[in-house]
Amino acid sequence: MSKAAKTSERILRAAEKLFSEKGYEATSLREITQLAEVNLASVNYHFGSKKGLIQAVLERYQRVFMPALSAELKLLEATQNITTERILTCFIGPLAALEEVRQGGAEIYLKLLGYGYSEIQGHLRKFTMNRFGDVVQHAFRLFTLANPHFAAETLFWRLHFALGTVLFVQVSGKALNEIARADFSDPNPELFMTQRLLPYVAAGISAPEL
Amino acid sequence: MSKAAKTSERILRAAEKLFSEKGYEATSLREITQLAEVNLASVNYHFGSKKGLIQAVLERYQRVFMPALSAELKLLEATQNITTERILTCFIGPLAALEEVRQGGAEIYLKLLGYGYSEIQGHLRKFTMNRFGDVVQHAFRLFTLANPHFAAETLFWRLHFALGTVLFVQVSGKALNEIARADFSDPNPELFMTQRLLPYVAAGISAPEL
DNA sequence: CTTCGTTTAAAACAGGTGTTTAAATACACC
DNA sequence: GGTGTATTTAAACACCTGTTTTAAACGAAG
Repeated sequence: MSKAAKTSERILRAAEKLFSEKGYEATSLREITQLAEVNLASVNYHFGSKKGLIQAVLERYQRVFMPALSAELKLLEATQNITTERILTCFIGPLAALEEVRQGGAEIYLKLLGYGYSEIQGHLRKFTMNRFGDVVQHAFRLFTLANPHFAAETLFWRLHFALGTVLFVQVSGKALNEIARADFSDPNPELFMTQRLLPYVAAGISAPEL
Repeated sequence: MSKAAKTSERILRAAEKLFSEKGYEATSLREITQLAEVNLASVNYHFGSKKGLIQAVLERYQRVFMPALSAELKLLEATQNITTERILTCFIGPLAALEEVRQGGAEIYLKLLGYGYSEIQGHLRKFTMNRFGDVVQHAFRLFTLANPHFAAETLFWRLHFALGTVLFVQVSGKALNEIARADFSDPNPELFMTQRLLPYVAAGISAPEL
């Protein structure tokens, strides 16, 4: 079963696991090919370069997540009942849908994004905006509808703060969970998202302007 | 004037600049020694290893920031008027005080912390807690006083969310500012902290529990 | 001036990186 | 079944990494 998968698929699965655990630069092609039980050169054969592999790994998740998010946003917009919390909730379903590309897919995707933002500065952002800029802008438009009294600049920064909160927590999640587990009970990932992260982020975004 | 400084000082100044710009792993000792106009081997002579250099760079800032923060916290505790916003404001002055170790010191320090949390997982946290755990615990105690109705677990997570927000924004700040500058006016760093980040973070921390 | 511990200097070390090459194999199609 | 393309393989490539070595230069004390 494990040996049955085609080479490029085995590379992708090994790569997304290691990338999400240690980041892109800290993961070598030799680690990836070793875990995938595949020859080193096959990475460059199938994906051209390490950068190409990184993009391929990310794109697999984006192509599932972004359309699903887009659908949720359109659904919400039709209800005419747009609040910050409701917009944020639109992200939950599409994240959970990533389980279909792999077990733990939501967590992996967020970590890939997190490392992407701190390591390959700008590249990931441009890559995302080029391919899914319309979805991002749609979300932004809904946020302005939910907070019509905010200056565009305020909302711009707060949404990036929110992104930062989510990505940072995900990237340093292992270390955090080790500390938390010492004092508190083990958190269910999905509940963690809706019960812990979402209230914090929603309150931050909707905080009154000075 | 530039050539006058002693070797180890020149290494530290070059290292903290490059580390804060590109992260620890992405910065090589050869880049550092080249910028410092110093021989490569002198890093290992003065600091033992690259890890030793990283710790030395960080410690220089911690030794200024942490005592200043501790003083602010004690001052606040004496007032008997403890709110989330006031605790967060305690961080502003000590951050600004880092300008005395170097111009732009506050920004450098936060970036050093940010990269530390995503790269050298856990090490930085243990290092900080070992040396300044009392200050951290003091801050945590004040936050529980300001939010007495919260479960300890809730506050634990929200404070880490807040840390994540600040560090992520700082680390990806260059890219963010480039986007922001295209649409908005240039933000003053100190005002950015107090007028933009602090309201978001304070509202997130104090958000009502579900 | 000489001596001795500290500091700098150039070079080499051992190991790891992404990538490329060229030959061997697998596989589909006529 | 043989042919030709697609894929896999092992090896080498060129470069970069942190660290160590050995010798030279420095600077203060006797």
